[in-house]
Amino acid sequence: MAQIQLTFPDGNAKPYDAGVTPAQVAADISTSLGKKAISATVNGTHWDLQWPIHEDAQIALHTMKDDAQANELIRHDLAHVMARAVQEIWPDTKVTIGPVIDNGWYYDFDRAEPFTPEDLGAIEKKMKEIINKRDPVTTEVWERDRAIKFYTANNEPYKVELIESIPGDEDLRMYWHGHWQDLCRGPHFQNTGQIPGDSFKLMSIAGAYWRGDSNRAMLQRIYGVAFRNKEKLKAHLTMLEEAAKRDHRKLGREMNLFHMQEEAPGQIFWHPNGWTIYTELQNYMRRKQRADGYQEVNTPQVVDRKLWEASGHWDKYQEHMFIVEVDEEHAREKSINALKPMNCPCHVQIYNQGLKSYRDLPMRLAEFGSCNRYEPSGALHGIMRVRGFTQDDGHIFCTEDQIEEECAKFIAFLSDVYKDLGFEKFEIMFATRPEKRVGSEESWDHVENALENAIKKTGHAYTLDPGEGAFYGPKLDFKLTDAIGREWQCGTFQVDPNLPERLDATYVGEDGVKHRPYMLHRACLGSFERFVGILIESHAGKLPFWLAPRQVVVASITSEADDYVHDVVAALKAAGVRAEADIRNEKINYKVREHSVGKVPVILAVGHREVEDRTVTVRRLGEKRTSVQTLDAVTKDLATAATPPDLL
RNA sequence: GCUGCUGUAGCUCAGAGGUAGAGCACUCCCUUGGUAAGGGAGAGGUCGAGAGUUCGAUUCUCUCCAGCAGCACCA
Repeated sequence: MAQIQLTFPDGNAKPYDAGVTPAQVAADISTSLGKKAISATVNGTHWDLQWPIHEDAQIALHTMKDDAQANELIRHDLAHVMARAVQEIWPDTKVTIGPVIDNGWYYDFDRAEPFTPEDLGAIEKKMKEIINKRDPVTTEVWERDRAIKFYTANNEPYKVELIESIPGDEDLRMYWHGHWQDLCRGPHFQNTGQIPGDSFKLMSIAGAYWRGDSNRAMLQRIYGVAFRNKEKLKAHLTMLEEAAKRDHRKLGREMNLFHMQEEAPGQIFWHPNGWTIYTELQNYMRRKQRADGYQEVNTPQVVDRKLWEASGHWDKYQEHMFIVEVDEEHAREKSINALKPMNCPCHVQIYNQGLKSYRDLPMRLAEFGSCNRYEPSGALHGIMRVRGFTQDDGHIFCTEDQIEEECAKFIAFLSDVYKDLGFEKFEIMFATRPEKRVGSEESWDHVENALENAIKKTGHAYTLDPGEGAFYGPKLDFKLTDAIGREWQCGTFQVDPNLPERLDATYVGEDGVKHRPYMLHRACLGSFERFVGILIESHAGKLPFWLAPRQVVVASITSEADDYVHDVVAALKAAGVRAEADIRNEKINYKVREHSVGKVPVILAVGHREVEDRTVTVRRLGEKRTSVQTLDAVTKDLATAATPPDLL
């Protein structure tokens, strides 16, 4: 028999018979490893213990201690076990696919009756029974015809379709978990008993389109989470609870920031507290942009369809625009308008007023552009995805040579802003031409190169995101990481050769001839609405002092201090601090609790002692310790804290 | 938009074919209390909207609206 050479991670190599399996290799190394091994990595591929190795290879054996591999096997096997459990309980259910995802897995089923939350308990119970049977897991490679016949006979049309979409020359792998089988790439455990039976949980049921296509059947998806042990499962569930506590919709209500109601779905009623955050943020951005060479503009809300037809939006996005028909009594024809869903066509109108020279470029226009989009009802989510929002929008008209410098300038600007707002970490995605696009291939080659060179020159790391560009041009997307590690795509920088063409924007070059400028669409926060939501969730409502809507509450301990409370509030207000008095007939305990729940960063308590000494007792949110300061000192401190970072 | 679930007081939620309840919040009274809920009393609801079944519907059925989870979408 032919011999092959297997090389281990420590560099040692050993000869084996060709066709040896990792299970045999593990047993050869030691009896205990033979028992503990769960899978292997062979030449970089996660490898089932049963799969034979036919040629020289790098091999590493895995045990349950290897988090990544253990989780993959646990989750993947549980997907199979769950599908088996579902088919055992409801035999007429058809199976489709069930991949591993972050923290768990899902499996999509086709079944006439909807699953109910109570069913999840029954499925979980059945899964535990299956795990306890310790059924062997076996695998075979099948030819596609055999597999198609098999699934046709078993009335599993989705599997047949799946196989038909797999390239013809590939063999298909089948797996059995006991008597139950599934088409599957693997790898898997050796028997179902290896799955930890006490550290998974079925989480939810939801609809999902077959093959992600909204024109096709809606399947029922069951989600589960699974970990190596109970402690990790518990930690995950606790994390979910923590995330739920930060939900901006809940905090928005508790902190009296905003509300939404049926009459205006997807639009926000900002309360004084919420609007304070919003305007602080907007004022900050206004100062930053002005300092960075932008000229602020403002453009109409309701614009005739002619402009949207010219820009191409009418064709492409009509369904998502709010249409306004004006039917005047004496009008010859009624005019049809749309609420602007974006600002760029209007900015081109400003650019187009008067001849532009190359000397005018780059021209940077910025607008806090209030836009309306008729988002699908299912997409709406609190203040994060809404139908009425304001972008920190900006458009830079420039020559091709200027793209590089503008890109670098924008990235520097964005880093600076994110840092000020408390987000140190962000990631850059370079999104290239999508399937549905306008413009020639040459033009795309050209512009993609220009943008990639620009980003390379800045020295920032970036990730390629193929096919995710805008229909008119490539873009950079900026994802920031929040306090609990979640990523949010906020900033964007897009190169657009298309719109200047469509709306006939030109400049006169050095050569005295008209040229087409490039247009760079860019935003830093994205939308103010969404960004305020991100700030709320990232800080769990405890916003940095300068952004906190209620910065200081001055609370009386006895009503004899009421006059002094008002003096303190007046002094703070005069120093630019948002301060309010609480002289209600309540105990200090009660007031401290209420304002702590309301996330007020500083409570100043005053009683007899403070009145006498012209001092205050300072209590900061989240700290039990208090300190006594003079009124002058505390006013000075808090005035500094209230100053936005760019003005310090 | 699609699938499923939900909609009862400002908030969180209970409830039943005979037109409603709790806690917190709110108002008033007592209490002047030293850092996360002092005590008492009171007020507050067309049970998301419309239609149907019924002697009678907030409860059952249907339609619509809105919200939630996921999918699809996101210029």
